[in-house]
Amino acid sequence: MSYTVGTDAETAQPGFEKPGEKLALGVAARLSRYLQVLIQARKMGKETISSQELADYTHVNSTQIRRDLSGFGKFGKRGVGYNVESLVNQIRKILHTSGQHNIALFGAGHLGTAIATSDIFADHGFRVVAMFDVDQGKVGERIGPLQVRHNTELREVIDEEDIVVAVLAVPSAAAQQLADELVDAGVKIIFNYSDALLQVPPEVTVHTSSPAVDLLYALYFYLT
Amino acid sequence: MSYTVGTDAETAQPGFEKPGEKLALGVAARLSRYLQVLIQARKMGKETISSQELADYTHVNSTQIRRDLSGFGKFGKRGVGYNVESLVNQIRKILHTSGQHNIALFGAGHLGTAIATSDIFADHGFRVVAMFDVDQGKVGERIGPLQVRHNTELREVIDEEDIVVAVLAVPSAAAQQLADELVDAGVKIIFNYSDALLQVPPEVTVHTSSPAVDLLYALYFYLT
DNA sequence: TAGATTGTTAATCGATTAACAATC
DNA sequence: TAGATTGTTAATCGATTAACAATC
Repeated sequence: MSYTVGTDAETAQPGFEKPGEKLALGVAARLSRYLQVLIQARKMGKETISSQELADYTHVNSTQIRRDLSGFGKFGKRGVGYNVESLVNQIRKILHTSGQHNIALFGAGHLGTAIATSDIFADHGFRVVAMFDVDQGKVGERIGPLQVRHNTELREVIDEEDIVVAVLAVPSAAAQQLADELVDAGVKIIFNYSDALLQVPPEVTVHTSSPAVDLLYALYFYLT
Repeated sequence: MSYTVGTDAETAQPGFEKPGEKLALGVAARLSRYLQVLIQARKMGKETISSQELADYTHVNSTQIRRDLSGFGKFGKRGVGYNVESLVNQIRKILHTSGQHNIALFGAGHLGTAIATSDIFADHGFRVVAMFDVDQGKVGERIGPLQVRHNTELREVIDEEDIVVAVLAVPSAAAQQLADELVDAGVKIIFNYSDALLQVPPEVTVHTSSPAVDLLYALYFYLT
């Protein structure tokens, strides 16, 4: 849909990615999944991992994994596998996500609280720096390391903390209006936990979490 | 990875799916996503929807959508689009998920409570019929329409209610042991909200929810 | 009719897989 | 050496896209 601006947009050599060139959608998605497994494997004290083990956890074919990785360099050791720690760093470099990213969380209900007190985002370099709610009864409350603020402060915080990502754990009915305010405040990525179909301008990406979709899919292959 | 047992496993005619034949992985995944948007569109009172509108919400190319659907019949009306209600039913038929499916939910913390009180599963024909926790302080508590039971009752409930799907909203440290018990009790699909890497036999499917992976992916395309 | 949108074709590109030499 | 696993090739299959006739 969108292309690299300027430099180096000629056809890429097959099987070899030029630095500075945008990855294919599929490759980027798969690398993100490898990263998740690697980070968890590292947590468990694993030092090396084979393409086959990665395949078992990600449901991606092991040849595909080796192929994806070998496009960027020879990261593995034959007969041994990949060093977990170094592969984490390599993939982070490829995905340009080595740094920390600040995110804002909306909704201090059960879901918002669950997100704020878990480390699912922190493990991947995302830091929840602010939490908002519209309920004055919740504003000021401390949840994990954060103090709940009122939505009216959102623009200020987004500017100050340089926030690009917003996570929405609010009721469906409130989601579109909040999305409009966020777009207006300069947020570029909205992670939507409600089931609302959000309308946003083309430069903003909405990702809607749909556990039921994943379940339907898994169930289909169980039923057939 | 697995194939249809018995009947009708010859090569499929391109662009035409024989009933009783297993869908390609990609088609099944995409149909599930169309379904989610359709169900939400129906909720909003929309009667027809075009392939272009579906494309905007699912990020799947509109030609691809028309192609996917036309493989099963002529569901649309030229110049008008697809009837939302009838397309929901058609896709449900194709995915064999027209009926109700019972699921069991584990963990009565913030996340478990959020899931139990939301309708994200109910809208798609999944009914949470039981909720479990290991904390005796929570057992007996009423959450939404459910009363929390102790994990020791899981086998009994799974047998009685014919449960194939378990949703895990428990701490990572507890996930593997619980997964083992569930596999033993006959559960076939485990939806894992913890970040643990679960080991299960090949006949069981684990789906691990990874919001951070989705964020990393979205962020990559924002950063480049 | 005029406008919109489906259904379908054809051409291209990326994903998948088996196989195996290279090498740790 | 023997065993394991990577890196890479080649062949096949499915996804993507543009284009457009059919038709509501």
